[in-house]
Amino acid sequence: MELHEPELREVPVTAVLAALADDVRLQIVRTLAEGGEYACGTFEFGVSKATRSHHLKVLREAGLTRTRVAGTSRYVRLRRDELDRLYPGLLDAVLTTPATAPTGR
Amino acid sequence: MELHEPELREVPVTAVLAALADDVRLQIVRTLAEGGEYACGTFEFGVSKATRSHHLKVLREAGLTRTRVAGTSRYVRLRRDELDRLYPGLLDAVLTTPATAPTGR
DNA sequence: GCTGTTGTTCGACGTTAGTCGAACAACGGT
DNA sequence: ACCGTTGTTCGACTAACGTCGAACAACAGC
Repeated sequence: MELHEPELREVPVTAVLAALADDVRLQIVRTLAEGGEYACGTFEFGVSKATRSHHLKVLREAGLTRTRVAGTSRYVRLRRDELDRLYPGLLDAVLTTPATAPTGR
Repeated sequence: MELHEPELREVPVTAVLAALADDVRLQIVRTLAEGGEYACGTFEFGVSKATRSHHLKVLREAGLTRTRVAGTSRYVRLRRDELDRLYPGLLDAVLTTPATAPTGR
């Protein structure tokens, strides 16, 4: 099974931004930003596993994450270094923001 | 006519990112980033004026722009200082990227 | 070989977003 | 007063997105 993981510079900025412009995905990214690898099942943000799988796919195809297959599990990690190199400040800017949307919206 | 211009910190990050995650709006922001004010009509990016008006509204309501009414015209400018203060590196990261999407997509 | 676990894929559904033309509103000139 | 200019608003349409349950695939353990 070929994990489709594009080069970050091949991905349109708008796709990167769109990938980050979702609450569930942002929570995933926040978790990943703590460092290390996480199995997909780790992310329990009140969505079904189908939805979770979908979001992880969006992140992966936007060049934000790297996935390692091991047995029946898949371990995901943030491509932080590449991200910081190509878009310095982007991740930090997004991550240093209140976890929940400021206004309840 | 009340221009609805929210405080930047009242706007969810996801809304800011979503506002930037569109080609037309990104082109507008790129233009605005050159500094100064621009009348709405300045932005000719191959969309109708209805669509242009829509995009400017999205940018304004995401807290990205400030609009000054003068006669029949409206002058738009980037809220760069506030943006840089709340999301340091965000704008730079987004703007220092090739104008057109890397892959033709 | 079953069975359970872990994820992905496949419709399907409702919602939102981008787009347009047409109608409207506000202002400036003459 | 009448135009023309400049923008906004109003449906309407289509495409894309987030969501889910159900079916499927791959592996691990017994």
